[in-house]
Amino acid sequence: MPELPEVETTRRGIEPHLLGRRVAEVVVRDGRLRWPVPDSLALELRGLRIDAVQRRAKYLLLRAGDGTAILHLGMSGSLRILPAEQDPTQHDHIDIILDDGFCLRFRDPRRFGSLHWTLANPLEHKLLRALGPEPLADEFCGAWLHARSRRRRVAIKNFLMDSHTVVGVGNIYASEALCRAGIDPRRAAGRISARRYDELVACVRETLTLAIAAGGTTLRDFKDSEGKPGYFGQELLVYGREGQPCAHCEGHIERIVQGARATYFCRSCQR
DNA sequence: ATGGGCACCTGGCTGC
DNA sequence: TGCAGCCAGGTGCCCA
Repeated sequence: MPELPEVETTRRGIEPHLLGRRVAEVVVRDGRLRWPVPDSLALELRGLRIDAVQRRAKYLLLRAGDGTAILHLGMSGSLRILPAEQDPTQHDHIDIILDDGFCLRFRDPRRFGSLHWTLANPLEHKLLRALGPEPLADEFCGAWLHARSRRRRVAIKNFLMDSHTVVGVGNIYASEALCRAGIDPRRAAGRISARRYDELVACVRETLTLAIAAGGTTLRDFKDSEGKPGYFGQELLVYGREGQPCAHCEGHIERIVQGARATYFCRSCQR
């Protein structure tokens, strides 16, 4: 479910409910996530005031006391703000109960998500320290992509989804950004010009910015923190549109597989 | 270092 | 209606 726009939509949704609140209790019903949730997390978090709700890549960072909870939604995770007494449903694995009677409820059917606690700088955490630039930050630019891609034979779509290259560009938005940029997703990253990388950066930013403004993409079951769907799905140019006519030319959209993931593109206008 | 493939897990949809 | 098979938005890790 969540790519960067969905995670940012979630962050913006939960932030006003969490800032300044104290954690009354943490209930871990099922800590078997991608990595086991440590028993100590509930004890560490209890009583602390939440001072910031930040995002780095697709990780959400809840700053509390001297530490930080590092949360990832995986493929199917979601967060909602609910009255603490509301009965949990299947896959509602963790509640962070606040001092105002509400709770932050983490649901994740596939359990690919994760929750860590650290007292150190979270940006130096093993999971975060090697990540590339944020796609909406200035460090992410054509020159960066061009320099990093020299001699690389990997397909541009896989290069773009590599978190060392840039974070937050997942399977949907990689296809979308390459379509907007008119670049064939199979093209070797090392054989794309600096000028085309400038265009690609603009298209990545445009795609993500529009998706965030629309509240993310709902394909199957994405819901924001209030339980509402995102509306970017209606604006997807190629993703999930196999066989449909291309919006830019007379061609039609194809589905191929790259690195075991579906890629959608138009052969005639992406070169 | 690079690139490719797999695993983790559950649910929804399709087609027989 | 039942069920097998396929697919899914992430990403760390293992292997050649």
